Amino acid sequence: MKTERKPHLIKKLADMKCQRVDGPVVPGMEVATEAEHLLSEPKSEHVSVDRVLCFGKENLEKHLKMEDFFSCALDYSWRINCGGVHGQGGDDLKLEVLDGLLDEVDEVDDIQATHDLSGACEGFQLDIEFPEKFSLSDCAPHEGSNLRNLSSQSHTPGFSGSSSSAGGISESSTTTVRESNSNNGVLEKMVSCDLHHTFKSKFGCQTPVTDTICSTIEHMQSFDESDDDEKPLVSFILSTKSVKSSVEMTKGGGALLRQKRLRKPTSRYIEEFSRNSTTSGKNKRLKVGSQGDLPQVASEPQQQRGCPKKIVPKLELESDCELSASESEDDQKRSKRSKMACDRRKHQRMWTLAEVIKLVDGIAQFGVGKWTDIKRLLFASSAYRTPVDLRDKWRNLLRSSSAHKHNRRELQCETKPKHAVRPLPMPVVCRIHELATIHPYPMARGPKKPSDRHVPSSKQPRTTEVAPFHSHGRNSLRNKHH
DNA sequence: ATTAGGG
DNA sequence: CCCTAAT
Repeated sequence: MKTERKPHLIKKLADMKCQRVDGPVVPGMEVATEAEHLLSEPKSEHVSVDRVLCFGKENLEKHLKMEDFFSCALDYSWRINCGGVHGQGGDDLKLEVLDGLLDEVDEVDDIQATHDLSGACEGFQLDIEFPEKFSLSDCAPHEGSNLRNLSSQSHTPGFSGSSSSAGGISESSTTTVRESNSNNGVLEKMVSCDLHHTFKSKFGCQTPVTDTICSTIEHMQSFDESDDDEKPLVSFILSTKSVKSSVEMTKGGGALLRQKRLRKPTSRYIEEFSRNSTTSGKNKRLKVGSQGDLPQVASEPQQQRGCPKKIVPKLELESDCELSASESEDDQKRSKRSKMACDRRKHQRMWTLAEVIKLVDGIAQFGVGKWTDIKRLLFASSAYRTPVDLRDKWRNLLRSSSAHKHNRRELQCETKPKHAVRPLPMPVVCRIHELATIHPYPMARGPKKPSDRHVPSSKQPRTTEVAPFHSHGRNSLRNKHH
């Protein structure tokens, strides 16, 4: 993997550069000033900024501040794409959240389209000025359910998946970075140029870019697990997205005017969108995949969702998209690419505690087979989470809950240092258990084997609301003999 | 169109 | 999560 990554990057970068060659490269003074400003004053002073800057400093001393700045920006991008350079849970979590948020974009599509990107861009500038207010001013057609559960949903420590996979991912990420580091001579040069140019020509607000991202992430983190409060997040997404779109525009459109660049992206965006929906009208999820286009460079060489690691965030997906985006020159190629790579896999969204609870609630109300109902009533606000997802989640919950019961006292000794795979609060687990016993869930029964010895009376007690009978006799006679 | 089950 | 088979 390592070896593959490097060439990848270089190639991409080279591509980018090529496309950009024709354009005039005018390092404006304003830019320099702003960049300097940013550097000297880590306004958002979030870890991210700090680290990024530090990272750049190490190898860029000999370069101008400008280059520093852009390199940093790139690095930052990488961080986002690669799933975090740092192995700490915090960062991972952050990234996950970011991913999730980006994911959300698809839900906001209409809105965004309606409002036009120009609006979004302005909004994103505003964000910088009033980061604390989310400045929905421009791009928030949503009723203000602003900071609703912000705090009510205590940061869930992360779910079973996140904790265990954190290590793996961070590891690979680190590797990646190190490599890019060694190649800095080349990469940096190109990157600086390209980014520099891109930003320069695209935005009048280069500085804000980084800044925005930082603050955005910051906020995202705060929102973190909030589940149906996607609305407030929208604004950030929009702002971030607008940036991305614009950048991509630069690549593809090339000769577009500066002034209209803010709006033009829309067309391309729409194009992408429509193409997508046409191609995969059936799969709503896919929409996300092709839309999520990050201007940054990615390194992950595709991992396939079947990957053992539980967390296989959209890094890949984004990288794919990015790839296709950079090659936007040949439509053929691109469409093929996007079709091929971008198409499948929906982003992996972490299940929040709230969601789990809701799910359990729903199951309690409607019964175990009624995924669509549950989805409609309890997850209406979340476009992701298809009924199937709900079912899957339930399945997992069952498994984990049974594991809880089983491991409870037995395997405590084997708890490895980072084996905190159990963020599920007791009450929830209990409920799951109840439901599990109440509802006959065929598949879970097999491997679970709690029914072997003593489970005679568990079903009968509360069959009132759970509607134990389904049209499909799947439950009762589930013999798997194809 | 939904659901179950497997990967 | 994604895909396929069965309803």
